[in-house]
Amino acid sequence: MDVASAADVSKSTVSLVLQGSPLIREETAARVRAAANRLGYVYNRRAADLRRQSSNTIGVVINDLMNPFFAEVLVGIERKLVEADYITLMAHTGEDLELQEKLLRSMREHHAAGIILCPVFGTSPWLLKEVRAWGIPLLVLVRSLGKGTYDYAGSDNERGTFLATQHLLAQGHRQVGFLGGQTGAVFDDRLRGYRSALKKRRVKYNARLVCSAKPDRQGGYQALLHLLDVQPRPTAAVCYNDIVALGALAALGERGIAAGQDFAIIGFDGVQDTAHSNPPLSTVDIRPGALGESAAALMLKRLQHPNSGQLQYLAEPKLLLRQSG
Amino acid sequence: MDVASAADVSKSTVSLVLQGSPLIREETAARVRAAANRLGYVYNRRAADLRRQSSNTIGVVINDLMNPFFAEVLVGIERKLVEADYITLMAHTGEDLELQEKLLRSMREHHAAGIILCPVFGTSPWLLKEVRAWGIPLLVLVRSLGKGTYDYAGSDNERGTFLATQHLLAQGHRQVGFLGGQTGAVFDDRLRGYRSALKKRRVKYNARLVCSAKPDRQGGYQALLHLLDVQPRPTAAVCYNDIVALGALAALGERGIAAGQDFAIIGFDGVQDTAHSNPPLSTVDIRPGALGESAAALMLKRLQHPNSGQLQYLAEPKLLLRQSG
DNA sequence: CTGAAAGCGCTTACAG
DNA sequence: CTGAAAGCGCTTACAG
Repeated sequence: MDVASAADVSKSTVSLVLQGSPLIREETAARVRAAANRLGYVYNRRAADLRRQSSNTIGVVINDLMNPFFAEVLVGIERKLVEADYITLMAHTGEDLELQEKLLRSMREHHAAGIILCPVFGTSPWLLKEVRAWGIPLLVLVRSLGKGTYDYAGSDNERGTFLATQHLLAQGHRQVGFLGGQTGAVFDDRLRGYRSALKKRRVKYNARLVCSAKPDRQGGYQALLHLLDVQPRPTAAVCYNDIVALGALAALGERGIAAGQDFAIIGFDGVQDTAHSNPPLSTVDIRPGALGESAAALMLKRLQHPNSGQLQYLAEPKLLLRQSG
Repeated sequence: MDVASAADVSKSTVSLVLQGSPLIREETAARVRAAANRLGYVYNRRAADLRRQSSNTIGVVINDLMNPFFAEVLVGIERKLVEADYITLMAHTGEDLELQEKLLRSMREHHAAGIILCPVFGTSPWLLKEVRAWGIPLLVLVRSLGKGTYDYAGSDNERGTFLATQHLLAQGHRQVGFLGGQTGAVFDDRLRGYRSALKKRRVKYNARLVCSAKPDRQGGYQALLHLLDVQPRPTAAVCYNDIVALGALAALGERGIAAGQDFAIIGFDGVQDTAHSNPPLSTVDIRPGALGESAAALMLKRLQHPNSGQLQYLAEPKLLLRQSG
């Protein structure tokens, strides 16, 4: 540390000054700070972290950033983390199981203080156990996996689709489809919400009305086309998520069907794009940005209290009605 | 290093084995590896980096992840980086100048080996100089700033809007608007392309036809509404980027104007969303994912050759015609 | 082919 | 109030 000799003190003193310790006389501190500035000293956080066995890096592993929902969640996480003087080690799995493992291991080597993970479809709960065995706090995002007791941030999926379906039913629709998604707890829960709304209104569940598809625009597009072939022809659909709904809107447009008038569509997530789609999309809003911030907040809390019980955030879904339904 | 004693060798030997050095006899190496496995040894990359003064972390600073263009670019960058065994330190500025400075400094403290930056509007070229003075390689993404000689990855903006405008003109449109964007080199270049296509066809440039607005869906929506008030009424518009175009589509829908038939719209970027918008959007495709990968590749190259001349990637724009124009 | 020693840039008891 | 020393987990000359 050149600063030490320049200020004519020991390394220890410099370190103490930089940490703002009150132990050092103000005069000395000032001299040190001046020297540090003059020499363009830059703090080496890695060395410090190594010595004190700490880290202010959080790993965030996302499966699909192409989905604006996750982009908004990520932004929320990152914002909160930066606020707390943490920094984000970000990685994208693209639904690739092997890659996910590699990425997780890499984050470990890099000494992430914690990991926020939205697991790839088909992730073994065993993997989560392993990560925790590493001794690094894990928060599962959105896609809950088995009934582990890990920290979790997501939304009340069943309630969300329940609200959407209920609304459609109240509008008088009787042939209501369910579009997109294919597997995983999120899908199961959202489908369950749909079914329970049906049941409550005593509308019979019809499996042909649920059109499974990849949870993206393309999937939504195709799913809606399928749905249109069902007889009697459905008049509404609730969607697995917003991008599926957006894809469905495209399909309706192509068929010359006016969304909102001739056919009602409701999405799920409350992604910003929905405010200015054609037409503006009704959706179940779970506030993706806030979800991200909450996830980060939970992780921060966990870091503070490594041994407290399971932490959880469940976004309360709100029906956001616009043109499409 | 417990592994050393467990395998009954010195730390040096362990280190060498882990690096796959051929110096160590296979028998010894095997013993060391076995011990490492047994003890669940995990390599401490930070310690290694500290010692050898290296880093395999790249900082990526993005201004607006809400724009799917940047999400796709980021995914491209990250993929390429991971492939090369680097890891991504990601940060989001949200167009906040102060935050951008803080983030950059933070990446420095964390010893990023390089920084890929899409600068906030209004960033002083001086900031870029400073980062380079830090001795950390900088690659500017998309938004070129002044005529510094920094490494750069972006697209040929002027040519892109030229192609789009030319196409619209060839279709017979004479009142062609330019929608969205408000400042910066990207805006200037794209507007210039528009103007030069006009000029080539000897169509008079009309300032009332360029409707500046924030480069997002909302901005596009409003810009199109403005454009519709111009007399004689325009019949087409080229947009600053895809999300502006998507917003414009929403406005057209609201007014009951059929995009592609009654009014032509062309976007810019080639974001995936455009394939399934309502209607599918014609756009100037600059392949965001490939752009991201190229940016990362350039950074990797720079790290290899710190002193080679300026590195640059300029995406070749391709007109991608779909329903909307 | 392997080990002992020094050192990366910090922090933190421990003395004084 | 300040300094000397040890140590975080590695790597890398340097010996042998």
